Parts: sequence; C-alpha cells; structure tokens
Amino acid sequence: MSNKLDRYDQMILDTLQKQGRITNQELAEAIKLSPSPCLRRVRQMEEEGLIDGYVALLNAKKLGLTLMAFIGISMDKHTPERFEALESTLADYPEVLECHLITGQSADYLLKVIVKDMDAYQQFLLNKLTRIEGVTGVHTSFVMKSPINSTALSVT
Amino acid sequence: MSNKLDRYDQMILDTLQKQGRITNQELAEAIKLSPSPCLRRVRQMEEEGLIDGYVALLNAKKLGLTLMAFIGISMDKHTPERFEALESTLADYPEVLECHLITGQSADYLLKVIVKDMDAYQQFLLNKLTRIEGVTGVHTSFVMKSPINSTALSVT
DNA sequence: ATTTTATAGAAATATTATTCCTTAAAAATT
DNA sequence: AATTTTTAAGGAATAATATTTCTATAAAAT
Repeated sequence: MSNKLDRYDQMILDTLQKQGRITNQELAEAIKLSPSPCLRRVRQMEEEGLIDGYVALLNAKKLGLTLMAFIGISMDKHTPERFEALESTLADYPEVLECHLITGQSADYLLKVIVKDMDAYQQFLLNKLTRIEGVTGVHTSFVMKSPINSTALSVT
Repeated sequence: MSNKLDRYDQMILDTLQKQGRITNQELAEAIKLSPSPCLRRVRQMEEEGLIDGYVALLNAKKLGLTLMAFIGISMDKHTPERFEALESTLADYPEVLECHLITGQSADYLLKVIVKDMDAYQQFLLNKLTRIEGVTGVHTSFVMKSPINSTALSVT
C-alpha cells in the first residue's frame, strides 16, 4: 500500500475511467511516460484494489430497456434478518442495478431498476418486489431523462 | 443494424459487462468460438452503439471518497431554461455522478453524489447546489451501505 | 559525500489483435 | 429439390501490443 497518488497515477485513473480498453502504449503516450513504468503503475493500482475492475457499458435503449425507475422501499421491521433476506432476494433480479440502504426518508432502501417497459415494470413490482417479506411500502419515481450518468470519480 | 442478438452475442455482452478488459482470445474461448468471428462480433456491436464504451471502475473508499448521497431537488419553475441551466452547472461538478429528471415525487431531479466526507458534502450543498438559480428545495438521503451496485444490464 | 531506494527507460520476447483468405452452413430463388 | 446467393465460421500470416528483464538515473536517507 504505497498510498498517495502522484500526477501520473491520477492521469492514468482519469484516462482509464473514460477509456477502459485503451492500450498501454496509448495510455503511456497520453500521460507522457514510457510503456513499462506506465504498465507497472496500472498493475499496482489494480493490485491495491484502487481499480476495482473494468466493464463494458451497454446502451440500455438499444437493448430495448427503455424504462428506468428509482424505487423507495419501506420495511416493517429493521432487523438484520429482514434486511439480509431482502438484499439477497434482490441480488437475483437482473432488473435491480443498485440497492442502497439510506437515511433521510420514510423509505429504508432506494433501488435503481431498469426494465423493458411499463408492463415489465408492473410485473417486477407485483411479482417480485411486493412479494418480499417485510416490504410495507413502495414509492416509484420514473426517470424521464438522465442528463448526467457517469461512473467516473474525481481522483484529485 | 443487424438487430437480434444470438447466443454468442449475449454471451459476449454478459462477459464484457463483467470483464471489460478480457482478451479477445480468452473471450473467444469462454463463449466457444474462434477468435476471428468473436472479434468481428465485438467490433460490430461497438459500431452499432450497443456497447457504449469501456471504463475502469474505481474503489471510492480507497480514493478517500466515503460519503454517497442521493439528493432530491425541487425547482421553482419548470421551464427549459431553468432545467438547462441546472443541468449544465451540475455537469461541471465532479461530485455529481448522476442527474435524473424524475416523476412521482415533490422533487424534480434526483442526484447521486459522492464526496470525501460530511464536511465536503456541506460545502457542496452550500457553495454549489443551493446557489443554482431556481433551486427551491433540497432533500438528502445518505447511503449507509450499497449491497448491490452494478452496471450490468440483462441482455436476454 | 556515499549508500540505499525507487522508478524511469530500452530492448528482447511472448502474447494478442487484426487482416485476409478459404470453407461451410444457412437462406433464398428458380 | 437443385442451384444460387448470402452469411458467418475457422485458419494462418502479419502487425501490434503486453510483458519481462536489465540498465540507468534520480531522489532520499544515512
């Protein structure tokens, strides 16, 4: 763990967050370093877990997934059993991209969900979400547009 | 646009959503196809825009970014000018990972924000968010934990 | 000033991507 | 049903890239 990121590391992370499949040679050129030390730095940050992984981002619309929603969920009891059961059930549903335990609302969880259309949403709600033990309330906010949708964190 | 994804395409997308930097040879092996047609398929889906791009996902905690929040924003007027001004202002703030225009709440926008700590959050709120023209209300939900946090869409 | 440590750069080698060509299978036409 | 057309797979050669190893250099510590 040789913490503290210098300029090179920051530029590497900035670049990889935008172009995850850039070649090491192009990356090295972009940050003005030769390929060997550039690759060494990348590998070390991967080792350290600073870089969690690499993923392809798909176009939801082109896949026919046109409806995104945020769903607030209220629970009857706030016991670990209830929470764990809900979390592991949701983990098996591909519609659920995110599940956050939150403060500050009547809701306990906030979900981000992507489905094909309103019909699929209804199915998800009726057949999956509301059938989970302990779920007492559900509040849906549909997404009309997402002017910002990034995965890039600030490394400075 | 030769739509309709066959099994090979689905497997490619599934794999690339998990391992965005897998080599073409390993990918080909994983889906039981030889490297040439495998690469052809990947390139075509990139061309079609089905694959939006590739990114490295960083570990927020290890970067010192320990606080995630969802923020509901209410606006005074629902005019295009107000919306555009807010959106372009927020686009310049690296703390803001997502911005969604939503239905179903008193809020008009839902933001996903990641900052270093509560102090940084307060700065963001006071110096940035609440200074934007037209913002009348702000409601924050802090994230305690995120048992599910994925970018992978279902391709079946 | 000298040793130690850390990191850059160069070059050789191994691996991978890419292109081009051939072949096979499926679809369409007669 | 046979033939043509289209589509996509597989193989092999080539180009590009990653990876390793070694050397040199610069910074830090003694």
